[in-house]
Amino acid sequence: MSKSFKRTLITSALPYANGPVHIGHLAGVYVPADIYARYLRLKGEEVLFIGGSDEHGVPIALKAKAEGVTPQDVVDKFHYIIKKSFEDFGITFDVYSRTTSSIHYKTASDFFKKLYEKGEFIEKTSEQYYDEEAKQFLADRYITGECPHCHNERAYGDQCESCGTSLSPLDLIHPKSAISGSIPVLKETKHWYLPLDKHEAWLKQWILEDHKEWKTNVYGQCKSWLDMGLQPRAVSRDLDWGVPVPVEGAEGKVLYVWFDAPIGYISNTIEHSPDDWEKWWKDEDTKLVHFIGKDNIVFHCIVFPAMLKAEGSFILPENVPANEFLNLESDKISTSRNWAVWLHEYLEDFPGKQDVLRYVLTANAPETKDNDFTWKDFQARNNNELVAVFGNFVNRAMVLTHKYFEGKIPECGPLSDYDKETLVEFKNIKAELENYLENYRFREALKEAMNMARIGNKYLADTEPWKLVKIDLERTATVLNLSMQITANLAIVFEPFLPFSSEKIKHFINQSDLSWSQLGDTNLLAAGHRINEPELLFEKIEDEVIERQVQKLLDTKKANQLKEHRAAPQKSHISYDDFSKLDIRVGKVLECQKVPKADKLLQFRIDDGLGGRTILSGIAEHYNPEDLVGKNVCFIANLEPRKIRGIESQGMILSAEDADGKLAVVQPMFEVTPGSEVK
RNA sequence: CGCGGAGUGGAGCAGUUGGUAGCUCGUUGGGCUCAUAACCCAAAGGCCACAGGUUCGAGUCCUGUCUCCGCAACCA
Repeated sequence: MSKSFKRTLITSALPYANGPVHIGHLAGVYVPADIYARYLRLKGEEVLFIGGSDEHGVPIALKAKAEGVTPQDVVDKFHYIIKKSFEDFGITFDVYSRTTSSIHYKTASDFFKKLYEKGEFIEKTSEQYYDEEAKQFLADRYITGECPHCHNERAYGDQCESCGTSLSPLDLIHPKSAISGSIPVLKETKHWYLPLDKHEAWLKQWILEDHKEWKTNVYGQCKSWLDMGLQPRAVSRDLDWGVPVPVEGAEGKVLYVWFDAPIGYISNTIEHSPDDWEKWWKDEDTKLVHFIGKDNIVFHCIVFPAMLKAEGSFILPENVPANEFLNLESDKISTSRNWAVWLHEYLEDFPGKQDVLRYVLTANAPETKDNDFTWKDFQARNNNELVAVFGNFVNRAMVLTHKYFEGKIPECGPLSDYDKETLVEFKNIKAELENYLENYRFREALKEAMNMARIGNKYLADTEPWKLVKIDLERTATVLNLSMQITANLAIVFEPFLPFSSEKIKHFINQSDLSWSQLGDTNLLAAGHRINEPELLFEKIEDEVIERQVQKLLDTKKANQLKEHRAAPQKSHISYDDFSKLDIRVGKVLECQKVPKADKLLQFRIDDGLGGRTILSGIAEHYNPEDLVGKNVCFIANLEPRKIRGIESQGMILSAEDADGKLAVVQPMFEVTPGSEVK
């Protein structure tokens, strides 16, 4: 598969415009894609890097409805937020457009028409549930009802989450629309399908035989689909938000979002270069690479290639380096649960620290399995790696050069054996680094780049110019000359990964014209060249800053718990006689203290109008004992007395348990006489 | 038995076609003092999830079991 190409077309998954983008998007798709694009450009290759918002589909239509705005309003809002986040983080798209652009409507429509006219689709009429109140057909997921197997009443049209069986909407007992709550009716509807089964043979050859080098997660998932046998997939939907199906008799139907979205890559290419876009998509010398997350593997490896092949004139992707998912503090990132680090919020809290996040997300990228982002790790990587290794070396080299040579690059004299060894090591790293980058192993590549900074630190420690300067100025000059050459090399090597820091170094060394081919050179800065005053490349992040972020997440978690809490199902009925057996009374708290050596227990002395009694209650974690003295409480008077921790408890104080487990003692609305009965 | 991925020193990860188990961080000890108490050196720490099997030899191949994550359902 080591074909040589003339140019590279890089696409990155189109983010869905129903929310802002978060660290998961960045880690999984956009940072790796950007590293790759920057690397190739730095090498002087012809590259086009495509991005854009995916703005159609049912969830956006529903979100608009829920908020009482138009779908266009929803996507307008998020498209610009997303676009700005990418710009802020230095993601160098050549074009970032959207699937609501007129060019996209035309491109997607023409693409469908071409396949339609070539007879690449099959038409099928089927019965689907229709919500007469909301006036729309219902996707499987938007129908709920009773599961025919376990009779769970909250099963979905595709699966029952209680017993795990997959269902079809028609299986549900008492189906209900999740949108309006009304009872849906069956209605006939016609749709177009892409017969993937017809494409199975060549797909098998193309993926399983010709692309064994694809990542194991990608290859494995494709293999499993191909082994199971492909089924025709609908390419249209009954919906009023999307690209209209461009054939007669298709009123009220739009292209299914998965069909329309990948065509967005093509539309955006056309938008960028209307005159010569075809060379990017129809020339065998173009290398097409899709950067995506693992949820998109099947679409990009099987469905989209089938579409391109059916059209006939397009090339197929050379590789699809899909990443796994990034978790946040051990929990799955979720837009709807607000469990995420949003890029626009990160920049408010950490202005100017784009590179720190780019670094952490690359160093811990979910390349082979799901990984976890934690704020503690973020802090450690910043303080122990970026600050201590990279930033520190650059600062040392700069400071020493200013101190001993007035900020001018000193003359390089004859090289010692140790100098030469160091430079050889440097060159070796370059080769490895390139190998990693070409094979989409950005985590390893970044590690090699950091090793270059480590070599610098070691070089200074071993040559000790601060001692040398007192005895041999000429040798000191050589050492610092090389140290500054290494610094210049770091500006090159980090450009794909940490572009903002690379820019800063270029400013420090007063040299902006550096390309990848110069990496490894030791004459990037001429003797006598004047350098600028250095600033710190990275600064330490203190514990308080990290604690604040963690607290923010804890607050979110709590808010979610409260929101997601559902009342427990009602217990079975009891008779009035059963109820009347309970003797519930109001008492006044006379004394209250913690029970020694028990975390949860409080000991109460209650005025019950009958001479008083002692009750123990497990609410010490929720109250200060003194705050309860003098309060009215409700208690069960005739509960069998029981010894707890050697003290007899004569009843039970009633508390309500909140969604987060917090206990609130039940009180009458106004002060009543001790001993009053509760009925 | 739906499908895919993963389980390696305290933490996060590498381990290419089977041949003495590596990296970063952390820990401990030492050195240095130009540098954001940063840097450099050294050491400790692993029955490579578990159980079988193939082999002269297995983290690496085969079989089975357990656990975690994801997909199948909007979602990187």
